[in-house]
Amino acid sequence: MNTGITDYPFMQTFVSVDCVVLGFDKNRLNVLLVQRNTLTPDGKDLKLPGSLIYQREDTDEAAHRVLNELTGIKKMTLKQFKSFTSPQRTANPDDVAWLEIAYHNKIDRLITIAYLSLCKINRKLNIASKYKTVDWRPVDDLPQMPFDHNQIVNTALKEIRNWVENEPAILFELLPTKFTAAELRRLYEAVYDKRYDVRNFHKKMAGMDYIVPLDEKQEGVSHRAARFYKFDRILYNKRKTKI
Amino acid sequence: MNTGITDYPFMQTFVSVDCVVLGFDKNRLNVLLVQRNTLTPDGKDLKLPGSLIYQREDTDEAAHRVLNELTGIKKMTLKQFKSFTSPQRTANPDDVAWLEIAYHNKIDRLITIAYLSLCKINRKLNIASKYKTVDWRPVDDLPQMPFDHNQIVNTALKEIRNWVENEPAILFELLPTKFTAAELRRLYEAVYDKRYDVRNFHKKMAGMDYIVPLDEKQEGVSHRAARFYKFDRILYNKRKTKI
DNA sequence: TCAAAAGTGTTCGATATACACCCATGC
DNA sequence: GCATGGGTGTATATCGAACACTTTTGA
Repeated sequence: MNTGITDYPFMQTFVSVDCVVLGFDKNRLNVLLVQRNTLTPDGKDLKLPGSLIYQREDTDEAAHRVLNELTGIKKMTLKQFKSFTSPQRTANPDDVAWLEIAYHNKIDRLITIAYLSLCKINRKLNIASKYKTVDWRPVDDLPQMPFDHNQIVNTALKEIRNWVENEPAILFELLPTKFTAAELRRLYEAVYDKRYDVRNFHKKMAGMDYIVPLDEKQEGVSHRAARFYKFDRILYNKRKTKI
Repeated sequence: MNTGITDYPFMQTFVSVDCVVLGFDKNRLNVLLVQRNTLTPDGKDLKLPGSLIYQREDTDEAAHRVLNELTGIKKMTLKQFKSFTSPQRTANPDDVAWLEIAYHNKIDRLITIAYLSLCKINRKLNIASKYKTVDWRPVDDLPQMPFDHNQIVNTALKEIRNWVENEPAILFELLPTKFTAAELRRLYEAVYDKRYDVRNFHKKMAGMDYIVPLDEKQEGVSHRAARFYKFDRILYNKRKTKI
């Protein structure tokens, strides 16, 4: 029996998680990108937050850990959606150099399990010092990122639709506690990249008992004030068990 | 920089693929299980076909390789659907002992990327000698399997529904080239675990232009002979681009 | 002639789509 | 008073669900 990694065709690899955290800002989905704390020649070092996994954690735990370091939030909703395993993903020597500095290991093969998570875009983030900056960037205007992170984001944007189909409640993690019908509609439009008729959308909302209208309205807007709604998780869960 | 795996909390792991190959037999979905060629004390060593990944292949390639060794078929349709990463999945010492014999490596952490694939159940399989036996087993009567293979199959059975929604064509990989309406209906019933009304199902089929009725009928059956249909991929693709 | 499975239409309710005007507010 | 976005109803098409009897064939 050998314990090496070179003299047998089977190999050990490093395994990471990368998190696509989406937020919603008026019209567009945004994604949380971090800047590496280690120096690189150019400033173009925005990437998805992520980490190699620890010995005693599974990838769900690793993703929670990454998200907690990123936002300070303890239990974020998340979902594993795809693994990215091409040997080519470490084809860029700059990426490998950064990895080896960041993790003090020689790394020639790295696969990643990608996670999708959601966060209210105005939420104050409690950022661990390992990141130089953390910024929301609109998904339709992303910088070029290392590894296959651009591809990971694109896959995530398809995945969120499936997620919403199975669990519409997740959308409300992207909206303020009190939101208007227009905000919810624009969120649907951003997620599905599709326009929705205003009247039909109101009707659809009326059919969702778990979206409850409040008496409160917008203030200080230079047009007719919109009604606020809130998401009622108890009603939502009741409904789910019925179906 | 170190190259070891013990003195840093980040670790290298072994990565495998495991394949859930589904087949359909009159009424039920079945899954292809293999028997390990290495000896174990009891005969209970049926498991999902799988393999550690090679150095220069991604997991899609590894899954194709496993499937080819299993069936002799070169290009099987497959889909990555979930990774299983719990450190507990190697909690059973028997499983680890088998792994280390099979792969001549000390293995304490093993994650797997699970794939779903489909095969006509009557297809003659060209089985590589690495497997002692390869058998179809109905999914509602599976033996206890090593690692988390039972859980992987259960997850696969949920996943196939999503797959069918996005790509109905895959269902026809489970049926003979010529099939009857009842066969297709029973396949839907097996996949969705739900009964379908016969008349409504015929109407639904009539709406799928890519299912074309043939003049041929069953022969030698002791009841009214059923019409055969076939799946027309060209019509199917035309339809897809229209939507 | 019997058993066994094939085949066939209509009605109903729910859901999605298309579409145009008045309302409230701040400036 | 005007610009801005909020809010509302009806008609139509589409889709899924419920439901019962006749046909064909071999034994």
